[in-house]
Formats: sequence, C-alpha cells, structure tokens
Amino acid sequence: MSIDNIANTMTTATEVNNAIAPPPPSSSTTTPAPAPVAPAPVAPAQVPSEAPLSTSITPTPITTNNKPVSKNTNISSTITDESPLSLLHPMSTHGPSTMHSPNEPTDHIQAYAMLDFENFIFYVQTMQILLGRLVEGDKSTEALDIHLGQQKAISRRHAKIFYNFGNQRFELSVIGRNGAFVDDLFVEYGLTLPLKDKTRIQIGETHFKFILPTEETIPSNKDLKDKKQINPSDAVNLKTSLYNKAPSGNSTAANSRESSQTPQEAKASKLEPSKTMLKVDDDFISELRANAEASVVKREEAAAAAAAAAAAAAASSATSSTTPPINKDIKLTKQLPISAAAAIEEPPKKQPRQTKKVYKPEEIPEEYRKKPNFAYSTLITECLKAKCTERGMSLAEIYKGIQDLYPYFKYCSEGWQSSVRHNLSLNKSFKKVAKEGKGWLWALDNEYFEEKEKLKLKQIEAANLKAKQQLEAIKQQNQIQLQNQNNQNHIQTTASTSTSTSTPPPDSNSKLSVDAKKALSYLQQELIRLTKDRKMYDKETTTQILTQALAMTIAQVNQAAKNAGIKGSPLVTLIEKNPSHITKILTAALNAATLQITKKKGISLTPAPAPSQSPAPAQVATIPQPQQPSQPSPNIYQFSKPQPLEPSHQIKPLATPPIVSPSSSSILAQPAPAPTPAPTPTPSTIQPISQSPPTTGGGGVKKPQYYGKPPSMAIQSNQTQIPNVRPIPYSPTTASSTVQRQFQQFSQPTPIPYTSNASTAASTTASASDDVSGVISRFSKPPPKISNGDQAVLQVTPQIPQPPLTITTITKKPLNDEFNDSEFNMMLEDLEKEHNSELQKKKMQQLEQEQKESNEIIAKSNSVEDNNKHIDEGVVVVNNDLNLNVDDFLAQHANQLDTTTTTTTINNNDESKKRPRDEEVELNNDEFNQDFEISKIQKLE
DNA sequence: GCCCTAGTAAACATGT
DNA sequence: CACATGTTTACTAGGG
Ligand SMILES: [Mg+2]
Repeated sequence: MSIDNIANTMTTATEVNNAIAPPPPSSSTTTPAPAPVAPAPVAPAQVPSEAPLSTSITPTPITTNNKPVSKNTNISSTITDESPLSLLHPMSTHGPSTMHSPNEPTDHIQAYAMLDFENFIFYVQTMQILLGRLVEGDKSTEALDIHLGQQKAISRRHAKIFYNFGNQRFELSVIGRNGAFVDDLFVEYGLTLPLKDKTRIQIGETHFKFILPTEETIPSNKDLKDKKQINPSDAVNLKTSLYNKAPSGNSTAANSRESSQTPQEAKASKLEPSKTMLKVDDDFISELRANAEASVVKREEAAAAAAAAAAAAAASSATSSTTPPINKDIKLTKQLPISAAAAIEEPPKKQPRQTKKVYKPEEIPEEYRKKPNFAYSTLITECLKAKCTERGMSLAEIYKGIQDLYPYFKYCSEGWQSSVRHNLSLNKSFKKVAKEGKGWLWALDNEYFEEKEKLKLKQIEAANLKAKQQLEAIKQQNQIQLQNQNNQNHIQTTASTSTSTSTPPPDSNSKLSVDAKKALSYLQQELIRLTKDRKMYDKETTTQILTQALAMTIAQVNQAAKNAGIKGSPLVTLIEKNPSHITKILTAALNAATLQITKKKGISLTPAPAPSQSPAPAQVATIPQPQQPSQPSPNIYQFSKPQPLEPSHQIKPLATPPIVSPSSSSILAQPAPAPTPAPTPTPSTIQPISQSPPTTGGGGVKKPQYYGKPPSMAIQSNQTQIPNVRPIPYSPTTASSTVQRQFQQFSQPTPIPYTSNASTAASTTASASDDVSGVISRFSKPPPKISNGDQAVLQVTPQIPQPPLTITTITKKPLNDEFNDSEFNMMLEDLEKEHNSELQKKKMQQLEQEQKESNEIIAKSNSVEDNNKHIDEGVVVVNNDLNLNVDDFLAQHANQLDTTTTTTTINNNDESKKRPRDEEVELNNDEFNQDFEISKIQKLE
C-alpha cells in the first residue's frame, strides 16, 4: 500500500544508488582503534543500566568488546552471517564496518539489540541507528547505519531506532515520508513508537525484525537465532559502544552521565570511536540529552531496571560491566529495591505509553529548537491573553495554545506540561473557573499582578533604595546650591505602609555636580510632563510616585551604566544623547511607581469611583447570601457551607487607612453572614486585617479540600439546600464569580469520597462546613484553619483596570518630604489642576499602549537574551556609550505596565517573603485581602 | 552560605 | 483500567 504510493513522492533521480558504497565508515570500521575500548567502564553513563538488553546476560561479551566487534562500530556492526548480503539490494550499510565484525564475532558480539533482516543481521550497538536510502553524493546519507534499498519510496533518512532513556526502551521514529509498517500496521511519517522484542518492521520493501536480547535469548543463546548465528544474548553491555570514550571511558561512571552529556564530551567521545559509522553524533547527543531530560526514570522503571540489573548480576555475577546506572537511576533504584525476581516479572508490564513523538533536532525547525526564554507563568499568561475566552481555557487548550504560540513545545518532550500544571496551581495569577465536566477553566486573575508586583516591588524597592539615597543626596545639594529657599528635606522613607524599605539615611556625601543637578531637574520636568497624562492622585501620593519613579529611573540608569561599565555620569550622558530613552525609562518607572505606591497605600486603583459604589461591589455584596436559589450558577451549592466569605470580607477593609475602600468594604460588610450561622465566625465588625484568620471554628474558613472540584452540578444531590441549581450554565455574572469563589475556596462538600463518615453526615445538611473539615482532614495534613491564599480564586474578572483615573483618595498623611522643591510643588499643583479633566480614557489608552509597548520591548529584549548587549528596537536603543539594559528595568515593570489593573490589595503588613507552608501562616492579611478583594468586577457579562 | 524564584519530576487524589 | 487534571512535594540551579 503505502509503499507504492510512496515511491512517487520521493525524490527523483537524484539518487543514485550505489548501494553499497559504504561510506567512509569503513574506516571506522576499523574497529580496531576504538574497539578495544573496554566498554565496561566507560559507558555507563548513558546506558541505562537496564540497558536494553539484558546486559547482564552474557558474560562473555564484555570482553568481547574488544574484539572486533564493532565496538567502534558502535553502530551496527552488521554482521551477517551469511554474508554480506544484501538485503535487497545493497544493504550495504556500513557494510564495511559491519562487515568487519562479521562472522565470527558472533560469539562476542555485544549489542543492545539486533535487526534481523532477511539476508543479514545488524547489531545495534549504539544508542541510535539511522536507516534509509544511501544516496551518493548526499552526505547526509553517509550517516546511515543501514541502507534499506534504492527504492525511492524509502527516504534517505527513513527511520531511526534509538534508545529512549526516559522510557527505557528502544523506539522507532519514522522520519520517512512514506511511513513504515510496524507489526503490519502502518505508521505514518513523524511517529515514534516503542519497539518490543520481535517487532516486525517494514520499510519500503525491506522487512526486518527488531530483536532484543531477552532473557530467554540470553540463556538460550543461540536459540533464537536459529538461523542466524547471532546471539543477541551476547549483547552485553553495549554501552560501550558509543559512549565510552574509548580511552578513558569511564571517568566516573556515575557522573559520566551528566558530564558525558555535555556536547563536547559527547562529541569527543563519539568522534573517537566511531566517527565513521554514525554520524549521528550531534543528533544523537542532543537526543540523548533530550531523552534524558525528558524523562527521568520513574520509580517503577527504575525499579525494574534495578531489578533487571540485579537479576543480571545474579545471573552473571561477574559482569560488573553493567554499567553503573546514572545518578538518577541510582537514586531511584535505591528507592525501590526490588527483588530481582519481581523485577523480572515486571518487565512484562506493558509499555503502553505511546510516547509522543520524539523529534530529532533535524526534524525540528530551527527556530523552534530553543526553549522560549519565558517563564512558564509568562507563557501561560500570554496564552491566556491570546486565546482565553471569557470564561477561561481548559488545561488542554492551554497546552495547545502554548504550543501554538511557542512551537517549541510541539517538539519537545512532555515535561513542560507538568510544569504548566504546576504553575497553574501554584501561581495565584491563574484562577480556576468552574466548568462542566472534569477539570476547570483557567483564567488570568485580575490581580494577577499582585504576584508579579510583589516580586518586582521587592526588586525594585531594593534598587530604589539606592537610588533614593542618591536622589536625596542630589536633592540636598540641589537645594543647597540652588537657592531653593526652604528645603527641609528630610528623608523619611515613609510610605504609609510599612515596608517600604528602609529609609535611607541620606548620605551627605554626595557632591553633586552641576550636571547632576541639571539632570535631576530635567528628570523632574519630564516626570511632570509624563504625569500630566495620567491619573492624578492626591498630592502626597503623587509626590511619592514621582519620587519613586525618579529614584527608579536613576537607579536604572546607574545600574545600566554600571553593567555596561560606563563611568562618569550616565544620567547626564543619557539625557544629552538620548533623551527619548530617558523618557521611556521614566514612563516605565512612573508606571511601576504608581503601582507600587498605590498598592502600598492600599489605594485602589480601580477606577476611581471610590465613593459611589460601582455595581460590582454590590454584586459582591449580594453574593454572600447563601442560598439563593435564584443564582443560576452551578456552584450554588457552595453557598451553603462556606460562610467564610463574610467574615473574611469584613476583615478585609484594611484597618489602616480609610482609604478608598469604603465602597467595597462597606458593602461587603453589609451582607450578613447568612448561611450558616456558624458559631464562631461571627463576623463581627471589621477586624483589622490582622492575621488572625477566621477561625475555623464553625464557620471558619477552612482550607479547601485539595482535590476535586466541586462536583459541579452534581452536588446538588447532596445538598438539598440548594434546590435547583442547575448545573451547567453559569453565568459569569456576579453570581458566578462569587459562587465560584466559594467554590474554590471550599471545595465542594458533597461528594467527597473519602470522608465517609462524618463528612457525609454533615453533608446532608446544609452546613457544609463540617464536611469540609472532614474532608480536609483527609488530605491536608494539618487541618488547616484557614484557607490558603489560593482559594480565593475569584473568578471575577476585572474590568477595568488600569490606571486609575481620577484622583482618588486622600491621604491624611502629611506629605513626605520627598520632593520638596518648591518648583516641583508648583508643578505638581499645576498638574493637579490639569488633571481633573477627564482625559482619562485617552490617557488610559495611552497608558495601555505604552504598556504594551513596554511589554513588547521587554519581550524582545528577553528573547534577545543579551541584556546588556544591545537593545534592539530603536525604542530602547541607547547610545553606544550607555548600554543600558533597560530590559531589566522594563522587565521588572512589565507586568505593571501592562495591565495594570490594580489590585486593591491591602498589605498592611509587610509580607514576609517566605510563605510558610503552614496553613496558618499562610493566611496573612495579604491573602485575605487579596482574596476578598472587593474590587473585582466581572468582566463581561 | 542563605533566601528565593523557577523549573522539573513525580507522587497522589480524583474525575472521565 | 488508562488517562486527564490538579495539588503537593522534593530537588536542583541560579541569582542576589
Ligand atoms: Mg492558581
């Protein structure tokens, strides 16, 4: 079938066949040199102990290596007994090489496996062999280990048989357009499948069988081969073949693996031995690496391997040759000491897993060979931004989306998916949205900036401190020199909120030059100018923001200069030579500073409407009510139990500044905790956000069950409470958000499997709380008292984001001194005036664009990789003199720039950096605040 | 050397 | 029962 068709496709005449012409290999064949290598020692690393073959098996083998065997030939020494034959035509393959070891070696042949062709046998002594059609003049075909014939239906490189370390087995990759038949089943181009002992393979007109040295084989040696003399059994540790560097070989076997992986080494090693034969080298190496990376041996496998090894050992006590397993292997192995017997039995275990296809480097478009230089969180975020529907994306969609956006993931092994899942779970930026069926939909959390912000803030703050110090110093001088009349500059660091990093004691040291002053002045002006288009905060806040931005800018420039090794006064230079760049930096800094400051202050950036309640809040408020039949959302049932919301809500309002929050807080508070009047939970008034989490007590929030989502609709069953909740449809609207939220927070009570007893009972009733607790007990170690931060997955999507427009709040605090300059103050005032106008939208748009721009830049720069080196994009280009790496800076603020939404998080406390795992600890104010952040509004809808 | 973030793998739990 | 999906853990590597 296929074959025929195939033919055409293939190339035309180009090919000449000479069949045989064995390439240079012959030389390689020179078995001699390399061969001798005592494989044993060496190899190890790579070879999986389990080695495909029964390593242990043949005793002899080991030594044999030396022999002729191909050792070097690593590849394949084909031997044939009979002769050289040829398969069809020419099977030359390496004829030579193979040949050489031919006949006699039989006994000693070591190989991982053998390919039983009609006319000859090819021993697989390397980790990978290439099969295809040898074409004269086509160097690429020189790499072939086996020439399958001249049929054009056979691609020059048609198939690859290689050992997959991850799966610990040999696999066949069909890289020929016309596919192949494996055990009579057609396998199309591009697929990779595992090879089992005796797997029949047909490529073009050529048939052969893949044979592993099974135990049976081993013992019986010759049995199998009845016809052929080969005894696979002999294969012993083949590892030798390649890896070993011939010479030294071993170098710590154990380590070797890793080390060997290094390209260089690998190459080196290969060169030696078999240069001729395989050329696989590069690919091979990479593949090895890939495979290795891709899959680590799993326990079972490891166990099996171990067992096998053990068995082997037992069998042939002597063969120490067994290569020492790789580190990983070792580790694993120890975990599972399995009796040899057991191990042996296991093997039969099916190896079902159809591995995804394993791509070889050459099969992957160059541009996709490199892993994108983005963090998983970024990848996911981008994916969601690009393809997320209102509700979100399922895991599978995310996988696809990422592959779509970053094709690299189409070609690499699957480990990344685990990382993606891990990220989704762990990263607060991603929230779950209920959906029918199995999993959840994932969406970006509005507040997803929080996370990043935190990080960035930290970083930035650190950087800023320095800058501030400098700034202050500068100011001082400035003031002094400039006749600014009264300057009282104290430097207080301040910030209403805590943390702001330490206040830098001003160093008086600075000696500012005139230039510095000018520069500073320039920056200030620019800042003011840039600020005009933005939302205005109260004066104090604005001042802080500007100060912060200024500090950031200075820090950035200095840092960049430092990185670039630039001396002198970079700021001045940059201003002179590339003012636009400075502006960029200022803009970014402004954005970052805005976020930072507002966040610290707890100012909700959310659209100004502070006082007036936006609808959103209202919704939220409503939500709390537990049973609302009306609520369509599936999650409904949730309501019943978790009362937590309420308390929590209350909490939320930060004690501190009476800031904007009013709306939200008040609202929230209102709704009484209807549902379960849990005992404890009384949400009395607002508690300061103190850490005291809501006690778990009756209504306390408990840590949600880890597993399982709420049985979406299903739940009802148990819970009588909610009458009709109909499952599916849930409107994203308010209800949904809330519901979900609860949902997630407390995962469903109902069905929980494990908890048979108590829980069940509880479940029946409305009060789910019990259930939860019960459930929890099961899984979570310590019954958490509070919910994790996560729970808060609010589904709410934000709507508005961005840069706050109008001026919001007010702070009571006295202004900081930071920018005292009278001039500056004046400018500020002007600004203030100007601002009230509503340019908001426009501004917003602008901001967004800026943000996007920034992001793009960042992205580009990231991709570029060289931070310092240059920044492409005119945008960021800096003069030659200064090589700023704006990347870093921008990168830091990227998030902020972007969406900006704002979270209203309140951080009263400083947050500790570490997040303790304990549940208790976890609930910090932060978390709470976040969780209950009111500001959310739903997206569409 | 410590602390943290990220990336990886994998064990487990659970739903399909 | 195999797989998909999520949640956690444990480790490792790198960067301040
Ligand atoms: Mg998450």
